[in-house]
Amino acid sequence: MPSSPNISFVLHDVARLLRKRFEQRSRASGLTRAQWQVLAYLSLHEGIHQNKLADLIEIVPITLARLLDKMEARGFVERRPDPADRRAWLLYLTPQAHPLLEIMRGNGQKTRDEAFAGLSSETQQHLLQTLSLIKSNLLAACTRPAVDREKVHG
Amino acid sequence: MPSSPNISFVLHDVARLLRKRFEQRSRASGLTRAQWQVLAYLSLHEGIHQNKLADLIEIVPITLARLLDKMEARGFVERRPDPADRRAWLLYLTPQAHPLLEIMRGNGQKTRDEAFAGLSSETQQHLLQTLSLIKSNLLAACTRPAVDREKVHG
DNA sequence: AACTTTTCGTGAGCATGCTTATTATCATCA
DNA sequence: TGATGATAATAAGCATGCTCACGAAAAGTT
Repeated sequence: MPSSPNISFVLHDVARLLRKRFEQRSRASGLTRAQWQVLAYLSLHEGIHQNKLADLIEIVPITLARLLDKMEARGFVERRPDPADRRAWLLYLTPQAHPLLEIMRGNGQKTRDEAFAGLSSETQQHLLQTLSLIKSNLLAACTRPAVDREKVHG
Repeated sequence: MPSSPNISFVLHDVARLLRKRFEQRSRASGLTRAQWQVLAYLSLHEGIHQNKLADLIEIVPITLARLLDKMEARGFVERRPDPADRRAWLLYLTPQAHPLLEIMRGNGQKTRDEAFAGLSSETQQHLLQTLSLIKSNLLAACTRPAVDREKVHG
């Protein structure tokens, strides 16, 4: 399996390298990739609840809660009590976060430019379509039980 | 950035979902994805040093060392002293590991079948080529310094 | 109104990746 | 041979993902 150039393996490699390159660029600004991601989504949904934001980012709420702890301590986000629900917080960016967003978008663009150099726009379009189809295949698959019983028993 | 169907984001999603589906299948057998990966690579390179195996898997040696600790404790791999180098170990699978390899290969195949359902073999070929090109772009990029100074200062 | 169920946020603890530092050993070279 | 530098494995500690569990509050039901 590792010997043949398996699509799944190359896919993982590409995802990992994209992350790595993005982190190389972002290190100078002192935020991690996960924290950037929170800022990016939050900038589009200020006033959101933690659970909803976690859903958008597709991480579990506790993971987001701990990211927010750090980012709040560093003054990039703000948790305000929800007047309509005493269990919940409303999330906002602080003013200090905005310049970082610009830097982040630039880093993302530069990373993509490097990654997709030499690919025609048709190829990029086709890639996006193919990946989207695979994603929906997998989303459907993940809701089905993973029955391995035939294999395990014999 | 998160709002538009950005190729990078979809790519991450697909990689994550492939992992997730594979882990759903593998849970029954009690090994994690990372441990499966070690078994798979090791099965092709028995007698290898830890550093070399870590290179193949593309993880840092300490990460592999801790995976091996667990797998050795569970009786799936064996560390034998290298007679030629008292610092090093030679890694071997135990007999109990072999049936797991078969199950793992089956799980991988089933996961890929689900993921790539509805894709023609030309499309799959094309996808593999495109991803390989992106990977080599990124490998090259990662060796270059990530100069963000223009952006940061101006 | 009282009971049950659901939801929001979080604590505890594990897995796996990383960086940095340490120890033991090997390899090289003067 | 003896000093110096490289290399194998590991330790310590952080980041980020997860599951499971729990308390507080809201929402739904009877």
